[in-house]
Amino acid sequence: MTAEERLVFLKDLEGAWPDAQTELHYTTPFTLLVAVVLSAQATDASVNKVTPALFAAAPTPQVMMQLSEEEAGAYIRTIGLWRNKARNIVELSRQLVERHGGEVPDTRDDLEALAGVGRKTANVILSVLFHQPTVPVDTHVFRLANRTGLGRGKTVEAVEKKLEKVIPTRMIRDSHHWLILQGRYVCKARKPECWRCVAANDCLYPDKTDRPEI
DNA sequence: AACTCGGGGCA
DNA sequence: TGCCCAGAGTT
Repeated sequence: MTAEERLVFLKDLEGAWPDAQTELHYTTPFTLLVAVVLSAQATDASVNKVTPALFAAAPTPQVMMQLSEEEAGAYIRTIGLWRNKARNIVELSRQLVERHGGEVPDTRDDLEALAGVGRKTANVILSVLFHQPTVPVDTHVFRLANRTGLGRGKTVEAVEKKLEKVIPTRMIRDSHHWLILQGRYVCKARKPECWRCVAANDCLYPDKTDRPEI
């Protein structure tokens, strides 16, 4: 694909997934960080169900760090891994206050040193909050990038670097949901719906599927 | 690299 | 019902 075609590819993704489009709800850098931490291995919809009450009770790290793990856990019992996440968001809040004056740090090292924050979450924050050209690569984006050839690589880091070169810098910030939703709902792990994919012509995936007969 | 956490979504 | 996660941490 040429750079121009890639641009069209990314823009076309916007209409390529079904109604299931969701987005994490947040109002501040801190609540975004917590929401992303909670979203690991969970859907945005399930996270959005618990964050209003959680953020109403603890809108800042200064307040959230004072919650016990049990108190924090009571807000998020409906999402998976909630025990780990309750511990992480309380600890993460304390770390923000102690290390960064209650602010969300803007470097990869500082972010990944926080409880519950790994590479993917750090990339979300760096990109969305600080406009750095990083691409969060989850399992869906990893699969999509390797199948289509948009960014092939054996490791997440390798795929990341490829995508960062391939995607125009000014579009990276908005490309996250497109890539993830495209991977989740079109370029699915099983039974991909290749007839809906705007990259099907360039795709290297050997078992491309056709639209089923109605 | 393999294992664990876990309620939800989906077949 | 069983399988697989919009990952991160530990071994």
